[in-house]
Amino acid sequence: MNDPPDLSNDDSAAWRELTASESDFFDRDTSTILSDFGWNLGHSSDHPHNLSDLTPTKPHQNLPASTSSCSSSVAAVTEVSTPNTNPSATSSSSEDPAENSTASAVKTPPETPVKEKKKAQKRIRQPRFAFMTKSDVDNLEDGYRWRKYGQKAVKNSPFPRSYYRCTNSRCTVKKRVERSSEDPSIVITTYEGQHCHQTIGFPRGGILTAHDPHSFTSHHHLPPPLPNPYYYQELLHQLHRENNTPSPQLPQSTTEDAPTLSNPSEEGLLGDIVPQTMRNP
DNA sequence: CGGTTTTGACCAGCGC
DNA sequence: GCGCTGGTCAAAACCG
Repeated sequence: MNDPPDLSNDDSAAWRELTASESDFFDRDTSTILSDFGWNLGHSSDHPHNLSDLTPTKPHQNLPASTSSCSSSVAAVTEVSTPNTNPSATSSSSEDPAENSTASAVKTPPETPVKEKKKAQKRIRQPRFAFMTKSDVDNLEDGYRWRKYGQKAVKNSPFPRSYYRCTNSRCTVKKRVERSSEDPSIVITTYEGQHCHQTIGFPRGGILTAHDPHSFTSHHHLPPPLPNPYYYQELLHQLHRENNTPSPQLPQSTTEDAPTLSNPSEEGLLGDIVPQTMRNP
């Protein structure tokens, strides 16, 4: 009963679509991809750089195999959203404050208009971007503040899936965090939507928060093996730079020849994803 | 006191 | 049509 990997649990259709279209998605410039998610890397480049090198054909494919060599590993997977039937509702549904107020009506049976409205909006599928990260920490810092709004037990997995939403009320980005049932040390983080604001800064990074300096500090108390706050941005940024350098070395191989790092915490994640050549230009 | 997390319930989509 | 599962809501609890 373990044929369906947890990623496909997520929603198999979507993931299948992802794998089918990811090549297209990755054909785009990584910066483009990231900007789709509101990740402003602050770089410009016309070098198309395919993450596909680092991305498994199927998100779950490298789960058991790649982890055999210890260290942390990350796989990135993106998904192009399914066509939105009502563009006007792109930022809608549960994110819209106004909608939130009416959301309570969902529990009140007699409200048909609201139901109709909800039905009309259906579920908006935004671009998704998944990371498989070998980490002890479930909630990896990515530069944004998240508020947990749900948790569900995942079929065929002993680990629950957590649902987070960007605390920026105007931001519709969500993320799901779950652990791989095959390898509990692997955290699968799926981002959905795009940020409409800058990343929050990190005290560690020396960048100030863009919109919520205070609350963030209360949120960044994390265990030692935490990745760089800008972990993902950093990762992709580095990958992007790597693209400009000869001898591309990507995680598929790095999982095997885990680079030796002086900084264990760095090795924790970046170390595995980003080859030394990338870290040391 | 304000923001976040927890948790049970509800709803929608999908497969059979 | 029915049941299953994922995704979301919202009240209560919790925390700094």
